[in-house]
Amino acid sequence: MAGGQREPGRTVTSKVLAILGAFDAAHPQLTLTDLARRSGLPLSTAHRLAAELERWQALSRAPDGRLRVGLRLWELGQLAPGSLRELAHPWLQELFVSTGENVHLAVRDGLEVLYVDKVYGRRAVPIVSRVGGRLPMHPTGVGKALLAHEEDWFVRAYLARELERPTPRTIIEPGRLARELASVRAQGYALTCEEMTLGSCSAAAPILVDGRPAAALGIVLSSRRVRELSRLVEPLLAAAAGVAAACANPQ
Amino acid sequence: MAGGQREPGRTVTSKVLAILGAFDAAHPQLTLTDLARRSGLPLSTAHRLAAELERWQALSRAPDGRLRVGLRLWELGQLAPGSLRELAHPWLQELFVSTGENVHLAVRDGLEVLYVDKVYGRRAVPIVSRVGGRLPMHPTGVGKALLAHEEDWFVRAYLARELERPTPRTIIEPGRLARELASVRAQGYALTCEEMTLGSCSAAAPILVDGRPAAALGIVLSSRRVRELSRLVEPLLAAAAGVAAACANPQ
DNA sequence: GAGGCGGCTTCCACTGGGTGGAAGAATGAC
DNA sequence: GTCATTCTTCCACCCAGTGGAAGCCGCCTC
Repeated sequence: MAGGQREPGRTVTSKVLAILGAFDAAHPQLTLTDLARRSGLPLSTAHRLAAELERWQALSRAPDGRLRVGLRLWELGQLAPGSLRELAHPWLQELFVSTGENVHLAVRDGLEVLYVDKVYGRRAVPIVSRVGGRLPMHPTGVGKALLAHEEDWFVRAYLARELERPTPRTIIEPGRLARELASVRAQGYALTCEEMTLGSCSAAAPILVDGRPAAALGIVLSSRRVRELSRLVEPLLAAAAGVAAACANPQ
Repeated sequence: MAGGQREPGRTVTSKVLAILGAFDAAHPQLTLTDLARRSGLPLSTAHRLAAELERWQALSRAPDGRLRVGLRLWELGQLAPGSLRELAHPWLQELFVSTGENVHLAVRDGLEVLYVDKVYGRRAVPIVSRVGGRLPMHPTGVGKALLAHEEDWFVRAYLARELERPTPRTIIEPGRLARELASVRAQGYALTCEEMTLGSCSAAAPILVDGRPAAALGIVLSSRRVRELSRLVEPLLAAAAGVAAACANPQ
């Protein structure tokens, strides 16, 4: 009656991970049926595994009964390597206080930037990044700051692909982008204007530890205020240097 | 040769979760042997499962080869219900800017407070809380603010247990603690002085949504500066009210 | 209120992924 | 060199996992 039609070669662990992987920024909560479809598991299997995950609070239920990531996983996530974030936070804070603008910290992961911290005030601003979110490198300030200090082979590999173009102002021509990166490296910071989102522009500086780009610090504002960007470069560079120094010294 | 001595009645999922659960604030990185011992699994089983988790980046390796929670789990954790944190963050920010002190946000989970956000500057201060960390309720400002607005049966149950006493100044006598909670409820905020950590004192206000304590906002300073606490109560209450209003309005 | 529909829960006989002791490899301390 | 500790690999047995099917529940439509 049952059990015969199993998919061979698939571990239970991979199914558990498929369930967890079904959640992402665009799908933070799912019905059981969606969860089964997105994870590629039969409904009854998804049901059984999700129930056990829910019992452990790895998953929890939204008020409407849909499943979402549970508090326990959030807690666990806080144990992930975060020393950079902790060291950098006071500097983000200081930069925010002295400029009043949105400030964020990102690292490279694969071919994308991953935002690891963000400081923002009540002055509402269009959201361009989300802590835990990912964006491609070439249209973002932090991405360009990081890419400009990566090794040649990496940059070549990055440029060799077809690049996304989220707005008409995104630079995707390999030659032009390479020249842009050269100037970012020369001047020590990157500027963008509506390359990721229409309506916002940014400045970003890499945090270099032993010559390697460990992270990047970025500041974002409405593109109506582009002219103010240049005024923000100096405090931005100072904060980036502060974080770099904090990283170099163990204490 | 093998396989016969399995422990029956234990699911694979429970073993995967036991591996994840082996990590906590006191043990953020573990050798494989430690991991096996803490999760109660045979070494070879821990090895096999940990390897699969590592492949998915649910776990990663510290430079010294020990295992720790991976970036992917951190990312997942960011998808956990966090609207409260996001709504509240600008207010934490504002409170930090106007006072320059350490500010944090906590919710109740079970019989403990769970710290969900924290804003701090460069002025180094003794760490009393950690985002993702837990502390008992009765010795902390945020804990008392939350407990004071819980229902009677809950408070009675809380007080009925033997209470931890992290410092000699911690209040653990049920009668005295109950009176303390009554006054916290009456005045709308809680104060502590060296009840959790010698050397620090705090003020905290509950964030009441529909009369239920949804979270608490706390501010911590060195106990040499206790006298300044009273000056901070007003901005603290204003920020708490701001968060409460933001929670009440969907937008 | 009958009928249909979509999503959730339970059931159960078959079977291959999980198992863990043991042996072997790698590393480090003395 | 020896000894101790930790990590990795191996493999034959067998039970936890499996998933199709049937049943259930709430909701909408006619």
